[in-house]
Amino acid sequence: MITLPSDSTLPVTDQIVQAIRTAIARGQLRPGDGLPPIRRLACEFGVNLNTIARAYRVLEGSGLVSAVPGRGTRVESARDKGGSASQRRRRIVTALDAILADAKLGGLTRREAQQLVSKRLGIFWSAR
Amino acid sequence: MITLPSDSTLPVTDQIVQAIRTAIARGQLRPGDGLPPIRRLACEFGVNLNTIARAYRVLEGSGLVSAVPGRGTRVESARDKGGSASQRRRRIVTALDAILADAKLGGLTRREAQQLVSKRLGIFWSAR
DNA sequence: GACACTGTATCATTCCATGATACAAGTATC
DNA sequence: GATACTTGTATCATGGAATGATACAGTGTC
Repeated sequence: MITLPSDSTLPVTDQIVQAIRTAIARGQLRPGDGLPPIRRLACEFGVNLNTIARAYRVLEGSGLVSAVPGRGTRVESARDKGGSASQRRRRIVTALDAILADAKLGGLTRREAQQLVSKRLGIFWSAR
Repeated sequence: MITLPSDSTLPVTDQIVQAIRTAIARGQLRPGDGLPPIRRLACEFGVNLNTIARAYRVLEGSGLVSAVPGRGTRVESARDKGGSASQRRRRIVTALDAILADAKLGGLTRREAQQLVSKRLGIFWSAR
């Protein structure tokens, strides 16, 4: 269900947050769905349970999931309640520019970049 | 010329690398152009000169710039020589998915996301 | 050669990500 | 309802990475 990019340099906590955010945005995890217990994920990924717990708490801070001891953690919403719209937009633009720079410096043509982007766009805003 | 996103959580070194990569990809810095001396940038950004030096060395590792003591650092190429094409593609897809997830969870519609992306795309692959 | 500029190298320090461990809250089973 | 088991939470320790302080080395100008 949840997998991490094998070669990422990001902190594991952030990778987990990111993976779950992506799954929710894609509709692979929907409101009401339960997330795996922190100990199970910790074992699967070979990290400490705190690392998973922290990731879950970050997600909780955005209002995406809610956790309750004894019951577990489940998806609460598919809307991020953290930060203002303008903050989010700045963040998106900065990150997007970094990617496009990477693509351009890697020799991708405009058409190739466009195709790549619209393919991923279709995955997130598909009809499913 | 070079500015950093004020609210980024990334290590400063990475932010500087990113800012310069973006400037090169956009054509704001072209092969032959000189980069500011590390001490000047360090002062501007309020960080240690080592931080800038490290950023420059990362860029040098990608073949984007070349530094020589006494003379300075200048843009060498607009092609990143680091990593394989497949590695780069995986990296791009992962980062792109993170952004699109962010956008979707933020409530952007497909059309809004498309418009935002094509606007930035135009900046990098414009006619200039 | 003296000086003012450039990047480089080395070591210290600070901070953050992760881990070890104990705690608390809910659920089930008897 | 007592016990055991599951869940998330809190606290402190630790290792490593990011940054800083300082000294060094190469290049140019006079």
